[in-house]
Amino acid sequence: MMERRSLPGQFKGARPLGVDFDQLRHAITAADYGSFRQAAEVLSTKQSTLSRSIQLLECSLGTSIFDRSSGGVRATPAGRYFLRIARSIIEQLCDT
Amino acid sequence: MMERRSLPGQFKGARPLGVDFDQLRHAITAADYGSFRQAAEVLSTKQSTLSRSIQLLECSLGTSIFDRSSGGVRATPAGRYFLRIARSIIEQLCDT
DNA sequence: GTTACTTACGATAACCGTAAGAATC
DNA sequence: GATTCTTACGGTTATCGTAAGTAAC
Repeated sequence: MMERRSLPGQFKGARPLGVDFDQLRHAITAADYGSFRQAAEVLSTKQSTLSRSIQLLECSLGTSIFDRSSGGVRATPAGRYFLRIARSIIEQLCDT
Repeated sequence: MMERRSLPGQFKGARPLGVDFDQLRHAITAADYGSFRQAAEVLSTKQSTLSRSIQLLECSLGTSIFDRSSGGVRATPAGRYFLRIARSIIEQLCDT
């Protein structure tokens, strides 16, 4: 399975301001399903929205979280580290 | 020192969609300084922005976080509970 | 008067969905 | 062909700053 891109185009549009909880939820669900398309469906949003959301997140973090392939996505090592933290944060938020 | 409102007007504008990290930072800083004005200054934003931000946060949570007075603000009991979680979340995010 | 928080309004900027693009199989 | 993720465009929506409002002192 060959990778298509390492860093998705450095993001051409407006610069993001900060990480938000939706981005965390998007990344977590994408990791769980190994697919942006399925994650978008589960979260009742659009594939394009989720793709952009994660792209902005990666831009904010300065590292890529997923490796993309035509079969879906897989977390990078840095991504797996980040996802652990993200899950913990979302869990705390939900207990509020 | 008399309180002015218990719940700030239930928020008249658009309903918020979710909590975000800026709201957490705003609340934490406001609690640290006991003042929206000082917190806004420290965070390089406007008092009105911070006031609205926290108002939306309280609306999302369904409870008030601060008691307002003409001398500044003070966390409610529910606010203190929430702030503990918020600090923990921000701390984790910053270690990323 | 001063100082604190809030609210209304308007301009700017971000967001999201549609639809087309690109890459892999 | 099919599937995946990405990108451009446009309309809607949210955000933020200025300035005025309200309350307490």
